[in-house]
Amino acid sequence: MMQESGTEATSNGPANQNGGASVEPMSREGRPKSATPAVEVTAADLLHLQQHQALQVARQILLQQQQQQQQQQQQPQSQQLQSQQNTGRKSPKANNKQQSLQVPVSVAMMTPQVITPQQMQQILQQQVLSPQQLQVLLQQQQALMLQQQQLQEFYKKQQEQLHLQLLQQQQQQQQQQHAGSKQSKEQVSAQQLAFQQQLLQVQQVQQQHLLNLQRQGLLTIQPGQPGLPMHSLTQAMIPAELQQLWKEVTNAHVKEEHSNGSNNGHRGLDLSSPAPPKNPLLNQHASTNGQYMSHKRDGPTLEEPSPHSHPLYGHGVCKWPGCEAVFDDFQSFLKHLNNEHALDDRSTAQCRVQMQVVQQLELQLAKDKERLQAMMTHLHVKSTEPKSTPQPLNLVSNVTLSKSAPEASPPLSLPQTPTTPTAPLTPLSQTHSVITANSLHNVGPMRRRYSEKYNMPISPDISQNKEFYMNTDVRPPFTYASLIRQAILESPEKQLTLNEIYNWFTRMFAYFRRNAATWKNAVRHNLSLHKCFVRVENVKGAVWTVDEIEFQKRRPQKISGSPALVKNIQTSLGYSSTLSAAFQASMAENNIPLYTTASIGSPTLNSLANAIREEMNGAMDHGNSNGSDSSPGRSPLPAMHHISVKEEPLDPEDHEGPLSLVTTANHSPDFDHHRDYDDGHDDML
DNA sequence: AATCGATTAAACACAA
DNA sequence: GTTGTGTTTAATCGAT
Repeated sequence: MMQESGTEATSNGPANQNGGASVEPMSREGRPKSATPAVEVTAADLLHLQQHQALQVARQILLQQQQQQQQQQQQPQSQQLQSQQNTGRKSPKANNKQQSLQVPVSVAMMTPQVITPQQMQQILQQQVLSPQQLQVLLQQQQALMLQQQQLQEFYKKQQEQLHLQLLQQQQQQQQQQHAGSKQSKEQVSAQQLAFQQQLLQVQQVQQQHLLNLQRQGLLTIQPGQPGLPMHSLTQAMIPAELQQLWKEVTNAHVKEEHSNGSNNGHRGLDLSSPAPPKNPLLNQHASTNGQYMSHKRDGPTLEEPSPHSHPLYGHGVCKWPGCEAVFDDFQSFLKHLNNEHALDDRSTAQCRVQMQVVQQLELQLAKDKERLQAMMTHLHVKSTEPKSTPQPLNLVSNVTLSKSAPEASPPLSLPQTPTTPTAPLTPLSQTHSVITANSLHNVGPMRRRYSEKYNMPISPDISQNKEFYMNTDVRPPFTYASLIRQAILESPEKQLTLNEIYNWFTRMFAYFRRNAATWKNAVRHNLSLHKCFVRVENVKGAVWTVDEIEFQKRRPQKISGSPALVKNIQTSLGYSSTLSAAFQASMAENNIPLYTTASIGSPTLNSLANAIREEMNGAMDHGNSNGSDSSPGRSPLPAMHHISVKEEPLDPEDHEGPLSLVTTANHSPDFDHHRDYDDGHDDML
């Protein structure tokens, strides 16, 4: 009688309430009989991945904005950059994986809350960025990184030259003084003037570069470089400020070496006085959102580095601005840090520069955040005719799928609306479900998944956001039927046992690692209820298959939306092949092992692509011919002993003749996507 | 307002 | 007796 509640007591209870200890309450029940082992993902991994993903999306969005700026301004300043970007655009596929892999993890550590996962979810659901856009953005980012590296090298050389000249001058002066030759002050000042002019020249060159980049809007974020050398950091600074700071740094240098005998170099510049925080808001960000935030969770700060991690040490390189000394072990780095970067004028000055840089970056970040908010608001409003009342950014529950090209809207000067209660700032709860579904996604049941609503295939979305759903505790916007079908179609044999379906759910969606009793019941319910799921008694037991025709029959709704939506759906068809690659790349990027189990394995990607076409085909086909009287699949499946037929009288209008369920049960999707594939295409046009 | 589909909950049967 | 599987019914909600 209370069987369900019994399972609920065992599985559901601890899963929800035990916040800290066990990471996978679901794995226990997900595994026992499964031939496909569940994924072993620790809570830390999940947290990290969530952050990483969020930041990636945020960065891509920001880069997109920059790209738009750049396109608007059309300033072909840097030929290198242009050519690199062009080549990047030409071959998006080739570089994609490499691109993704190049995004260092440390990027995610720079600004852990650039964008909240809620926003990311919104973005993903609205599909503001198409895969192509993402690819382009990634390539652009790489081009930027290359250029910045070159600039850094260039600046570094220049700085070295300057320092050399400085030293030479000082030596000359000292020698002259020691020799007792009394030079007139004019001569000295003339020398200094010449030097200053030289300095200014160098600075001007640098500033030109910086200005060019700034005009192109390419200098906001520098994600690819965890330890930003000073020069690259100063790129984001206002020329006047930069000049001033540069002078300070170089003067400090001069003074330090000039007055080496008088003091110990511990004059101790007041770090706080010269650069008071101009914006308290930004300063708050600096304290919570700064570059070293990544270590907040881990505990160690700048003063207390953990045994093997230090904000200034990464990949064996000292990340002190402008240093980049290489060390084999952490101890030698510490020695170096204490010796070379001790408390002296130069270090303090560099620190000040760093402060300015951080402030500048945060300012830029705030601007871009604002822009992002405006964009999202704009897109949201646009989906339902431009209204005068700016709607809250609660895009979550509104899956309107307006995939129109995101265009930079004029800044609406949104007050940093906290779209969500700052959920994942410090995901301290060690459970995998950092973000509860209620706090993040659709509250309540997943009614009207858009896969049903718009006849949208779930496959593209799944493949696009696969890793997201895998690691983020958000409810996937698909119906149970769609998900079950997807699970079955992904299997090599196009058939799964109930338990395997369970496992697929828990494996692919973090959301289904909770409340097992609920959704499992729903799965069973759907399997039994829908005609499209056919139970086949196999040797081992019963397996479930998908009757494609029935599945498509049960979606009579036609895409009645805007032509743009239809168009987008069609264009998304073209992505099906590239999606797999992109997905693979992103999986590799996040170190998520591709499942090589019996049920999923390498066919996953192919079957995904197939399923994409297939579902597209179904949707398109159905929208027009209502009949699915196109030839049903015929390729037989391996021996099935018994097929239980659901007691549903065939609709006389659907199929002329007794289209036996056996044939539909044997229907092979592999064959399916070949049939009338073009029909759907043409029909929708 | 009626209808339909999706979701959730629950009861029940059956087999291992 | 417990557990998993499968079926069925009912209530609710959202969309059409």
